[in-house]
Amino acid sequence: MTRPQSIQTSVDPVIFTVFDDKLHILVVRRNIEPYNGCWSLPGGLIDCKEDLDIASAATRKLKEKTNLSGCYLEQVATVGSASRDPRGWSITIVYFALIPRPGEIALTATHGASEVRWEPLNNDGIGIPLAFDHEKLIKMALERLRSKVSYTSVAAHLLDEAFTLLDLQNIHEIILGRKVEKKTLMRRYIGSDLLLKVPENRHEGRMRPAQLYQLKERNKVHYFVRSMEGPREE
Amino acid sequence: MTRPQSIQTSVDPVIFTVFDDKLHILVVRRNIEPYNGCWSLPGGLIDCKEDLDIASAATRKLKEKTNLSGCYLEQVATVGSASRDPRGWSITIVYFALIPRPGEIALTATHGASEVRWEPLNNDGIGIPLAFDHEKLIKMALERLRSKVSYTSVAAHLLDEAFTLLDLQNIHEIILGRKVEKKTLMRRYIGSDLLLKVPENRHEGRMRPAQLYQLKERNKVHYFVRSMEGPREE
DNA sequence: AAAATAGTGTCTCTAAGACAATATGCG
DNA sequence: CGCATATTGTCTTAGAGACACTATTTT
Repeated sequence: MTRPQSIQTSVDPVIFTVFDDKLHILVVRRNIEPYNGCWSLPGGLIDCKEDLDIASAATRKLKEKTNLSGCYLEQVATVGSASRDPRGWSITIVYFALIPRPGEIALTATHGASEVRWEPLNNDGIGIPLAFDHEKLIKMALERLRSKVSYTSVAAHLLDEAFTLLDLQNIHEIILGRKVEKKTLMRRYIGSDLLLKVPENRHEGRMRPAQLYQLKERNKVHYFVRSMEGPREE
Repeated sequence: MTRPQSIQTSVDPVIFTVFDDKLHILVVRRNIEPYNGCWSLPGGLIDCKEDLDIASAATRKLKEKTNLSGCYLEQVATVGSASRDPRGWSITIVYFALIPRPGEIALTATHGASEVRWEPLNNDGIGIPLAFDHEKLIKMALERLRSKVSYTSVAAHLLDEAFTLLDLQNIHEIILGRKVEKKTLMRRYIGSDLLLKVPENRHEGRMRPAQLYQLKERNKVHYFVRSMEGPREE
């Protein structure tokens, strides 16, 4: 009753980005026990001195590896049990983050993590073994991302500030793993008045350049009333 | 770095039920510091010896006050900061639970809580002041409940095992705070094949008795593809 | 003008909102 | 039978899927 608890409490950000037509997440290689040498999520303990609240702990972890701040961050779920860490009762609060332009980001290794890299995801999650229950945590984050992408405008946060509707379509198709009608995205984004035309265009190749847009409110996520349902069954 | 964390970790179940045509939640009166004498959620610290995981901590709290088990329980979010508890860094994992037939439940006070009662909710949340940030936690749970009710079959978990479509309609209207078309519920529940007819009927008054139904799968929540949007704007 | 992608038109389909019409069980 | 509620019918509407058609820019 009055004896002190001993629950280790950490945050685990699942940091998503898209390049090479694939969804990737950030993983780090542990160089401490337990699971020394294993790949894992770039999480870590909440620091009662540093962190004012849970979100700032997640933001701090994100910043340590990517030096980014201000990107989209959403709490997914909290997992905790006596058995998920061999050292005893532990809790982790899982977040997901969306990062645009990964090419321009310098990843930095920190204490406890000797290497940092982007690992591609396949349909079911990650393809390499991970420490702790991190594979499960990634599946939870991926499921949340997919579901949210199908009924909100959140996917736009994976794109550069200015983007075309084709970019938007590609991102949706990569995350959902299926064809998405460009007309649907047009209706959703333009119809809900989410986008602002950007005057300049991109000139690539010999074809008609697409209109560049940016989100009117970079910090809001719009909820559409329906979920995209995908191709009709025959 | 290696100094032990001292984060108090608790679960706070927001236990919803409906009676007298109003949504209610369970509150307890604290008889320990801090906030001695204040009403609060029926939460408490995770017990590393008792609880195998977070969900079982929430289940235990629920059982302590209501002696119920097996009712619908869903994790809402986790809130934690240096400032939400005057004693220092603390985290709470918020759950919501749905309880049918509150009339038949004997509430039991436990250590740390001298009184237990159902408190009605109004549109914006609870009408009495509560300890800590519990008012905020309730708003989060209420928002989640409302949103979930409008695109899933979760509201049925607030009803007795056998219920009529009118019961279902009433529950929806109470939670959402607006009229809901009975035809919509008919289409959703019957059309998605969620219900089983119960042979006996209820005979109340001198009118045609309504068909009694029960959920085919008591432990599943069905996700409808659209959200109920409410009355059309003119 | 041709190439090649951008953007629009429009038909169908599903499920919700609205509400009228019909069915049913009981006194 | 008639009352009061239950259940069904069905019209309208919004928005997605499908896909053809038109528009635009550059070479």
